[in-house]
Amino acid sequence: MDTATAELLAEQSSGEIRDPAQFRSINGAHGSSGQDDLRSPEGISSCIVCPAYQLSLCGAIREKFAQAEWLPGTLPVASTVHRIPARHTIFHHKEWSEYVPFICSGWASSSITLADGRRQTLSFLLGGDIVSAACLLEPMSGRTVEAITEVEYRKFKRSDVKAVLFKNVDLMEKVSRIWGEERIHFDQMALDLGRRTADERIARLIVNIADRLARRGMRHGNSMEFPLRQRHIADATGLTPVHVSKVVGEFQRAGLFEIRGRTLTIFDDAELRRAAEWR
Amino acid sequence: MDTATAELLAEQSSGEIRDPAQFRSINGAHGSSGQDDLRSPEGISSCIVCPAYQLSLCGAIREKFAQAEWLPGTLPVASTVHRIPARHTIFHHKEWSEYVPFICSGWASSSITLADGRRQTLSFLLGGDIVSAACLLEPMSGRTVEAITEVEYRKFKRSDVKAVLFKNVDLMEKVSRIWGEERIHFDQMALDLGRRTADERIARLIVNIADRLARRGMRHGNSMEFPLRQRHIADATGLTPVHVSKVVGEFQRAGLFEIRGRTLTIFDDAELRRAAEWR
DNA sequence: AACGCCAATTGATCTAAGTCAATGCCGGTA
DNA sequence: TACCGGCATTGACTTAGATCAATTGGCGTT
Repeated sequence: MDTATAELLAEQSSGEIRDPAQFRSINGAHGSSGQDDLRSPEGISSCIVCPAYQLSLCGAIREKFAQAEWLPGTLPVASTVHRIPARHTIFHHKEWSEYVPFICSGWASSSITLADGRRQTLSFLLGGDIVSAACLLEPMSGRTVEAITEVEYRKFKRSDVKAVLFKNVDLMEKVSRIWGEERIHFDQMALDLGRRTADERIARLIVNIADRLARRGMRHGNSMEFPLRQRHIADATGLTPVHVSKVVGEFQRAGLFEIRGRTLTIFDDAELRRAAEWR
Repeated sequence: MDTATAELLAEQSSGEIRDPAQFRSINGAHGSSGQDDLRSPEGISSCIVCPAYQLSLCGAIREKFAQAEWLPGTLPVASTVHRIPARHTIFHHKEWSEYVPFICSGWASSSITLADGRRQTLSFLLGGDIVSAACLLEPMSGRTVEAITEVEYRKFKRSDVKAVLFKNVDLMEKVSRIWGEERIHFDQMALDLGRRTADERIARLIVNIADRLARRGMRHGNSMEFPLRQRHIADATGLTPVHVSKVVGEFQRAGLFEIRGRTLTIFDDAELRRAAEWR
């Protein structure tokens, strides 16, 4: 075990969560080489696993980086996969102003928090996701991105991303599509938080996640990975953990699904979707 | 009075609100003329009044339309100012897929509604506003834009807007800035709806609107136009009108502000902002 | 195996906001 | 001037969800 990992584990088991200045890279910045490493074993390793490589911008942008004669340094930075342990914060404030993270694998959450601790989670991020289409072009502050499980991510320099997007209309089209979906998602979230009952919100959260996992081929029959603790659900739905517990308990007793350990199994998909739409 | 107006008024007084297929144009589609009418009296008339002409995209895009050799018809469409009476819906579903509205003057709201009538207002639109930066590039459905007061707006063909934006990086930069602000606004809204008390939400709504009006020079000392009925506030804050009434009443009795008719007067700005931040 | 630490569960209250209903108010119309 | 229809106000009561607190359960550590 290398020292950096040891430190992280020590930090983790101490129970205190803070921004780790250290993160460990899978294939560290290997400098120079004008060659893209898309085809090198390390470079592609996690992309093979990345269930969203096709839908994601990540690959497309990296290909453009590779094709064009580009600023030195751009490619190595984009090629490096960073790894951050569960429960740690991804990205410092300073990095946010210059870099954009792309999630490669794992589960993360993006939230904002009030001084008194009230917190609202805005979205859960899975492999292939970006925090927001907006932050590709504009630095976003005041947002916290936390790793729920161990997370792999790349970071791209925003100025380079912008240059690529402005030069490639097709990519920009893709971004606007993502942007539109994001907007729809947010409209729905406002409706959820403002007007839907606790039962609806929770059912909808589960359905949404199940669908996203399905789209990525990460759903195996009725079962799927589900590392969210009840406080994650509470933060996303604007409820308290104890109320989440009560509602989830009822759903489970009604035979809609079961959360056991870190896996979710859906038994009655139709009824769950009905609960998600109404009452 | 022309027949279209008569019809609209009849509809209005009937109390029933539906999409009026008719809208009356200030300077109807005057066809042909390859000349921009930016400087013609009708064309500019409402822009002189438009308090957000500088900040808005509307003028910038119309200038580009005027400069470039463009699709015939683009300019006249963009030059026409449509007028819609209070309480009517702006835009039909079909139009949404092809056109984008730019608000010139008046107050409008953008909302989504559930089949059972639960409704969430996503934003209030003032002169110079667009419904969402996203809908410049992607058609947005499921959204309702309603005129609260009489509203003047232009409509631009989305395909033309996209072409202009993709050709002019500076405009695209402007769009991304608007987009970033929109994102911040939405994050805050989620936090409001998910985690803030009724008092906070209402105080914040008032502060936000006061600030937006101030930025447009539409605030006269402590007083400003405020055409929102309590159900507008309720729909935006996720509350019921009666609870809005109670909270607003308390705020008024506490001497923070007063809503009388269609004007809002702020007496204790500092205290109001304190209420907006906390409790 | 025993311990300790969280996270989840459950039940007993509490409270912010919703619902219902009666009344008052104001602006538009006859 | 009187009437009318929304809208706002106010009070009585209900309820969804929060808060508090005690208990249980799981899991990693010693």
